[in-house]
Amino acid sequence: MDTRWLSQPELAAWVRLAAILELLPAALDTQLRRDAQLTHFDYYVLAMLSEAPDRTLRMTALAERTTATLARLSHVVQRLEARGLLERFPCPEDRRATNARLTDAGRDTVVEAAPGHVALVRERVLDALTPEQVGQLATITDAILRRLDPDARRTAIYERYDR
Amino acid sequence: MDTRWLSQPELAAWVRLAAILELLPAALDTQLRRDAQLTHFDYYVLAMLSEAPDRTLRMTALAERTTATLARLSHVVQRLEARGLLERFPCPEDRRATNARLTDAGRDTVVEAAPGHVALVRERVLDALTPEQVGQLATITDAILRRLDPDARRTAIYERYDR
DNA sequence: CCGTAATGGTTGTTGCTTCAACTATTGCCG
DNA sequence: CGGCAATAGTTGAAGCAACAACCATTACGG
Repeated sequence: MDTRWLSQPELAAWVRLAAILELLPAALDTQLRRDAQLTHFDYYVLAMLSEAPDRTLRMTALAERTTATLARLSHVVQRLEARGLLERFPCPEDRRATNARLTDAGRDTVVEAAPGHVALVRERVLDALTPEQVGQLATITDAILRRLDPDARRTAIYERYDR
Repeated sequence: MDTRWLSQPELAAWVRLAAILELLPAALDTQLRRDAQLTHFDYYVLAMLSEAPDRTLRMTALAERTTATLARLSHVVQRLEARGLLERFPCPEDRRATNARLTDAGRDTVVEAAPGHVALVRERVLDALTPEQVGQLATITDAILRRLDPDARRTAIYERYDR
């Protein structure tokens, strides 16, 4: 099987995307860690809970929304619980299941962290683009996600944010 | 300071980009780890060396090209050296400096790993896009990188891959 | 219903990244 | 040319993620 190497325009796009893959998560983590002692993933977990009814979700549902394995989520939730940002309790309906609920302290943390996080996303990403480019980016990332996550586990809950 | 929250189109783009940030590196790592026992970062280090004159670079230069800290690179290079994929030797011109050179075994590893890696990049990213979208992606990622990495450390060597 | 498979979740280990501390050169400035 | 700062790199400890093994509960097929 002979390889189709990348054309010059493809390489130009890929090299830059790969660089962003390396730099952007680091930038997000640095800001949130500095301002809220939270990783980007921690923040995402808390944010998903804060938008859920009764600020509560089952571990499996939370794992889907954050595209994490249950093992990873379990460790993260354990740490967040130790810090009092959320609490776990057995699910009444299914005794195998565990629910995670955001505490008031967790809610405060998200509310305080959000403005700085959004500001960084603007500063490093969205404000660098024209409105037209923002639309193009949504279309392009949507196409890539179909390949990357065919079941759209992560973006499922965002279907309301249609393009 | 009151926050400018994201508009609906901005949110649509950001949610998808954030999902890609989570999923794409994992996909790249999984493939390379399975097929070549290499992380994406390992691969990148070897690839940068393979393109350098005499397959040799100073640690600092290698760190710039891979956007890594020297500490991270030092650990990674140590492991790759233990596996015989590269070798370190003191730089003759500056006795503070260390050079890293790709061994023949390292060269073979890159050559064997490249096709599978490129195939995945095509399958999950580039082949999902029209040629026009590939161009848009290059433009957009270029604009973001200017904010993220003003000195263009990582993409500097790729200036020849102009848009 | 009984046994087995599937689901839901946790925990321990290993590997990689980050951070801080440290050593060894080299460059520079008075 | 002596001293101090900057450069180049390494190392060890601490934290987070991935993987595999594990336990408990529920669903299902005969």
